[in-house]
Amino acid sequence: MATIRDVAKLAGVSVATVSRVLNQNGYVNEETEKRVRQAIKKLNYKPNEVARTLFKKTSKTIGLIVPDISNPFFPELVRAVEDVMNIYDYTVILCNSDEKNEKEKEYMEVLKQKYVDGIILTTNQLELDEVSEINVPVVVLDRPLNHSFPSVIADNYGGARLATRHLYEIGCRRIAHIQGPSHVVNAVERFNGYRDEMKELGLWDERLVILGNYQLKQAKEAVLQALKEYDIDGIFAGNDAMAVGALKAVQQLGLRVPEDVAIIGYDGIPLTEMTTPELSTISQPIYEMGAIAARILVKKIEGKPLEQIHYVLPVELIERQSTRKGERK
Amino acid sequence: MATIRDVAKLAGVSVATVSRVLNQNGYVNEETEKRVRQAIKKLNYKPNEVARTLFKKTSKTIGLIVPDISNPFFPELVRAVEDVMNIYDYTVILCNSDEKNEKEKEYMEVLKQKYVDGIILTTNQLELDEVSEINVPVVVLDRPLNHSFPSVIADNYGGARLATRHLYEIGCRRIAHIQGPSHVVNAVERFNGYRDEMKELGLWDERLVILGNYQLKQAKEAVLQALKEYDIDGIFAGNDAMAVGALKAVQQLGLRVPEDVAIIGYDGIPLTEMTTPELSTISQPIYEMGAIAARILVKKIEGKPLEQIHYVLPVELIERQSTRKGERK
DNA sequence: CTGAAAGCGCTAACAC
DNA sequence: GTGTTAGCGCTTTCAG
Repeated sequence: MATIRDVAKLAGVSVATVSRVLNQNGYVNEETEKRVRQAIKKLNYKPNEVARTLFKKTSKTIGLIVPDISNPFFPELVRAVEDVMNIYDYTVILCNSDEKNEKEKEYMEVLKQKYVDGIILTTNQLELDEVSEINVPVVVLDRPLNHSFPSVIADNYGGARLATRHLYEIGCRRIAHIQGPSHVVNAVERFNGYRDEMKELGLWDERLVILGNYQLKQAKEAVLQALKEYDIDGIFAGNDAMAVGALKAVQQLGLRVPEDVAIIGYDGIPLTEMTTPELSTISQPIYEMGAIAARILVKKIEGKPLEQIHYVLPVELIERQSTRKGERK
Repeated sequence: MATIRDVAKLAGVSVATVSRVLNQNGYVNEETEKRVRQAIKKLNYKPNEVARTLFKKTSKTIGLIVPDISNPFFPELVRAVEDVMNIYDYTVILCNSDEKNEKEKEYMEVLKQKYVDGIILTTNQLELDEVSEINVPVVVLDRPLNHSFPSVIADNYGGARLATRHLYEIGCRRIAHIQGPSHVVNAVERFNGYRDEMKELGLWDERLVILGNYQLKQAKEAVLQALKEYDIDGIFAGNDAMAVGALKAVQQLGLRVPEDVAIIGYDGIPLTEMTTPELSTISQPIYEMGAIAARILVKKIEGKPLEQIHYVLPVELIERQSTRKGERK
């Protein structure tokens, strides 16, 4: 690998001059510049980013901490972040935290030691004492975190009300909710939306709340159980995987979807189009969330002002067969 | 952020000594060491990885280039790589190439400039002239590439024969194949396996080959078309997404799976358990592939010898409802 | 056992 | 316009 000194030598100039043409800063004679460029080309010289980083304290790299990339909600989010960062010549270090505060902390530390320019974080908690130590731009993604950090989330509460209301409107009255893990903030917000809507509709009954832990299998088992114990004609699942679990449970008991039990999921991942019947869902603008978070981070890194700190993106009801009105009795 | 000089000053020793205790290299007085450790703790000193990298030319970072993380085959692979690299204290830069040679090249360049210690690559082609320029350990993953690089792939050819034979054994005789993109090596290998098996069974008919481009929707349309034109009683899809497409097409035409048409996919992604009926598939050991690739890379980085250069992992037939023998007429 | 000094490859004053 | 120099924070000879 050629260094800047090699280039300087070949071009017969000082390294400073080479640096100047490289960074287009300062004046340099046209002729000289030409010679330098030739030397660069001839040696196929590429500046050493590490040396540059050491000096400038900026690495053109960001950290992206997600709970688990193999959870089907995250790949699209990650892809969006990578796409946008790539435009701005940033590279993305991917970290899986498994929702564990400890792993998050460790990664944050490692990322800081690598001089990352910023971090995009999908987390539920961030202990306050740590926060103060963070001197790297941070953007919080997907999870509402009441901090001063910029954040990009979708309207979980509103989406949940929308889903619940939709089931009501197609005629459901005994509407169950499969709730995600209570330590995940947006699972709680979705529950809150469901509860408030149900109360407003005068349908609230806490026995209709089922725990599914965001997992297909757990949701399936829980729904199997619940269907035997209670009369249920609609299910709002806290995420799409659990909606599939519900679908399987309902079908296993020989009931029809949506005729006997209507089902709606949450997230809008591609999976919902692959089931039979296809699942209605509350679709989050996943790609957009990631893209906006990335753009905000770039602005923060570049020290530009943000027009907005907290983004709450709207969600959208996607009606598919699992809640098709005409198909209900 | 404290530097090593701060620590040295506080402990009343030279930076060399601090470096020695940090890297446990060279001898240092027990007392002195204690003082140094105290100073480190007091200042909460963490060595600057960038400076270290500049000197040692090793960054404890690797690059992972995949076609597209939002393709459901890759998240698990990526997760496996990250998990293993994390054990060895490496960090992973994720790159999406969209199967484009140009993007791959660019990323390789950027990664090298960042002094990554190695690269894991999922690609079909690698032009020879580039290869020679690469002076970073590389491991090729998921795609057979006839190069000297170590590689980890699954037995695509064998898996395809297995799938085809399975359909035959449950009674199918007009077995169609939905083929993936012809520029993706393992799609071609799967086709080859299908063709050879069909020929051996004396069932080969090139009109039974359908193009699906690895996409659900394209596969669905193509199957819809094919089912109208030809007599087909079994479908072997080149990946799971296309199997779902086939399933949808068959169901849309009012045919039953597996009674009228049996379907088997390829890959074994979680999705296959979510459809109704659940899809049979050839399951690849995805996580293991990623994990092995990562371990190999670490060995190469550490300069240790590899017991094996080219890994071809076995695949497994997963029989589910979509090819359930008892359910066929 | 420990310190001084050089240098990884680059950039940014500061002179000329 | 261009070169000289110091230094980013660390590690490693080389002396002592």
